[in-house]
Amino acid sequence: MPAFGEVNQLGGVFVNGRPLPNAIRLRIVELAQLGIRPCDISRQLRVSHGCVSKILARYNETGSILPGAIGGSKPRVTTPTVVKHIRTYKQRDPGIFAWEIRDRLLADGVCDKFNLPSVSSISRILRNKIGNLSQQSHYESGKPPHPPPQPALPYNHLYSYPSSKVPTPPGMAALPGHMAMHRIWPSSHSVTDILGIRSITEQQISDSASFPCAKLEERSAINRTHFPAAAACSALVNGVDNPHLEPEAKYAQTPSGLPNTVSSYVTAGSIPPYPPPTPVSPYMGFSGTSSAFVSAHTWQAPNGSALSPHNCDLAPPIAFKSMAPARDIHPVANIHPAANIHPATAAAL
DNA sequence: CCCGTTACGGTTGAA
DNA sequence: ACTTCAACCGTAACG
Repeated sequence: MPAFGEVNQLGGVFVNGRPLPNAIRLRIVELAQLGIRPCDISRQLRVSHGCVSKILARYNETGSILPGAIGGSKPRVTTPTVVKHIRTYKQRDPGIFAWEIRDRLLADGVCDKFNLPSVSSISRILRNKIGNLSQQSHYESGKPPHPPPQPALPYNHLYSYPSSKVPTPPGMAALPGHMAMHRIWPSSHSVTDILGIRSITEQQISDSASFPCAKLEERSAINRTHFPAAAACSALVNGVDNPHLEPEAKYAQTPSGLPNTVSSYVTAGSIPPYPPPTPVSPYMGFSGTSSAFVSAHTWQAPNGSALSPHNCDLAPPIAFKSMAPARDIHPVANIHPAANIHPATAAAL
């Protein structure tokens, strides 16, 4: 129970193990795009430079300011579809070896090398789930409420990382571009989650706290790379202050409460090294602008009005390294080849 | 001084 | 209901 956060060396408040509030993440990106050096951003927002570095790097890479998906488990490779195939193989050839099944799964395109179960997994499946073929009418005793979406998809379709720590798995290039960029993780998201048709009532989350987005992390990560480059800016902004919303829904948000200017906040040249800290509660002690921004949370109905790029301060992700003033902005499409608009997003637009 | 990287102690959530 | 485990977090420190 994080309760009240800690104070870092710069006087900033943080909660160990938890992501920085989106308002601050956004501010970091905003300031960087104004040409402020990361070291100054770090001092001004009182966020460790490592964190600033990481957030900016991630933004450049994914186009999102949002933190990654925390918790949960990797998608299981032994999806119902895979189990079903294994059962079929076993039925056709009761003497088949696990390694032969494995080869067949690969050969038949049921799995690819990323989601191919190990021999021991197959053995376990044979033992635990298929043991008595004649009695087995259901391949899984405890079927999940929602079967995993398209379980036969290659593993990396389901589990491609945004993180720089995990490079794009090999073989990705061979995949269809529009698929390869889809990031549907955590897998545990139900089909309805992924399709963005979760009921609105579920989006009515009690919005307490200055502390952002109890449920955001995993949500935020979804479809991160999904976004049409042109909408990336709006997308990330819209996601920011409506942390509890489904990605698709929140991306449809009107960017209300957005700081249309950071100029009042940014005093690039004349920043006092360490403004007086006011560590009241975690993240409330940041700048007035910021906390107002954080606590605003005046998010609107998920079917909010259309996005307006003009409400967005942020340029698409660009290379901060080479960023002088925000002049030579690459079309993000180059950075994010998957410029397909997610159906839900498109609908929202 | 700046900044990329990483060990560390932490939280989270599916299995 | 509880535990495990692997994901992610930001900070601090190193280079």
